[in-house]
Amino acid sequence: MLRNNPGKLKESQRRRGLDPKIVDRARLYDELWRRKLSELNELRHAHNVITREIGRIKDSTLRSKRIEEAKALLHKIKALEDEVERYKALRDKLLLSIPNVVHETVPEGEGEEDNVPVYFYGKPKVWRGYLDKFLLQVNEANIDYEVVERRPLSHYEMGYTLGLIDTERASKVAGSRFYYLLEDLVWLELALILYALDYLSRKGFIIIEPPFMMRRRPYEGVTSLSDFEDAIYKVEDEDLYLIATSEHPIAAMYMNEVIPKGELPLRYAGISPCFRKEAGAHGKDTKGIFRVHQFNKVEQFVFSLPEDSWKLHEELLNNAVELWKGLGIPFRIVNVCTGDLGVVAAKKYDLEAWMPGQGRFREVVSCSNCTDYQSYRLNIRYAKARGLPAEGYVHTLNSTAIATSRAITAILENYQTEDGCIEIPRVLRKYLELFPKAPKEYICPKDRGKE
RNA sequence: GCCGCGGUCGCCUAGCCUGGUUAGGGCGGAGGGUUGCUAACCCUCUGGGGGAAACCCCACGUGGGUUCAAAUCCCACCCGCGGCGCCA
Repeated sequence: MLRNNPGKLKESQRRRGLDPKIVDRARLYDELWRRKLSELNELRHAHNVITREIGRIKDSTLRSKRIEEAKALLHKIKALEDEVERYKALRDKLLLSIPNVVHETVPEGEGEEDNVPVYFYGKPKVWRGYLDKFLLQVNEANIDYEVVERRPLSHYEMGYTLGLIDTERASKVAGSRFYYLLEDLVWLELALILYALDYLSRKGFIIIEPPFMMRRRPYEGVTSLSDFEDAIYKVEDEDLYLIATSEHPIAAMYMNEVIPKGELPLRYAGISPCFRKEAGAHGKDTKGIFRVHQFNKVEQFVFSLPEDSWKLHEELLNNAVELWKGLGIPFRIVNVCTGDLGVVAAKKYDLEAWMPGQGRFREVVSCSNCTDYQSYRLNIRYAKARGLPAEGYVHTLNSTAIATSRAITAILENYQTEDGCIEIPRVLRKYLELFPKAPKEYICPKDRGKE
């Protein structure tokens, strides 16, 4: 890309509001690196020739003369090696700092507020007090909604009323942004996980539980360094990091491998806890379980041929859409703009659920096509058949199916009944039937049974 | 955690003790030849990088070291297997 199509890289940099000159500098270092590498190879060749000769020489004076020659060459080689290494490092540092090339359908913009809504679903319940705020967010789109007079409780008020979320004791034990989830909400979480895995496995996804920790090297392949330092927990005294999502260990699974074309696309449905530092989010969503350091998530992940990835991107979005329609929660899809896209993705959709208690659409799903950004760094390629030379880098895609803490938040805010209970979405009920102590239709405060 | 053994070009394997022609062989795969067709057989290719090409360099788990020269000798680490210890 750097050599064949620098113009495209520059255009992408410009659209992201970054400096296109970085591309030129990278090209310069690449050129220098190549030139010096050729010189180095010539020197090494000369050295190899002498070295081979020494092995054959019997005469000791001639022999020691040759050894001196070889030694002299070694000094030059060492110096040149350092130079080559330096140029390569300079080039790679620049190259790795360049974010993924944005797709042409990504809107230009600076931040969250420039994301473009492309789809609405459901009939949001809007409290009169949030009506102006709501209308602003739907941006003149003609959508059906219902005005309610009573203010819906936020999910943390609801969790507190039900007595099924305990963030106070969690902060005593683990700090802020942790939680104890109890009883019916644990059942609800398990049902959500089973619902997502059931759906995806029927769609041909391979369900998978990955390692919850990984080494630094593979980790740097799947994410940008800035995300890495801000978001990821390290295990003390070990080269191990807690995963921020199962996307990461699944992507790294095929590191340094060549996948036969016939096996692609490979669809995985990962289930794992996710650990995130949430550094730099001070003051945001401090109450409840919307933004936390640890949650469980079912994730869609796909390795594909480059020519198929845009079609698969829509497929992943569609799966998320169907899952959330199934839950009966109103939402919108936004096409995430260049300023909010992140380094790894070429294009990203967010699915934002309507939260009646907050009067806002909030992100519950993020669906990205990372094209060859991860596969290049992880060296994951494809070939016609096993054993044949690789033809190129695969594309990787990922999308949330269901992140439990956010899905529970959405359910707590959207399914409130008049009498202070939570109705359980119908699609989840069959996953609760089996268990005598699991809630069936409603989750109610302990002192007010409803079933 | 300790002790022992091992890791070679997609897979299997030789080479390591005793440093020195080009890491040899088998399997699998791709292309071609022969053939009425298939099988068998024969030839070429089958790790990464630089180069328009000829060609050259790098690669024997990873990283260092010794040496003119390391798959081979030394050190550290990683992974696997076996034994001991510990343990949900």
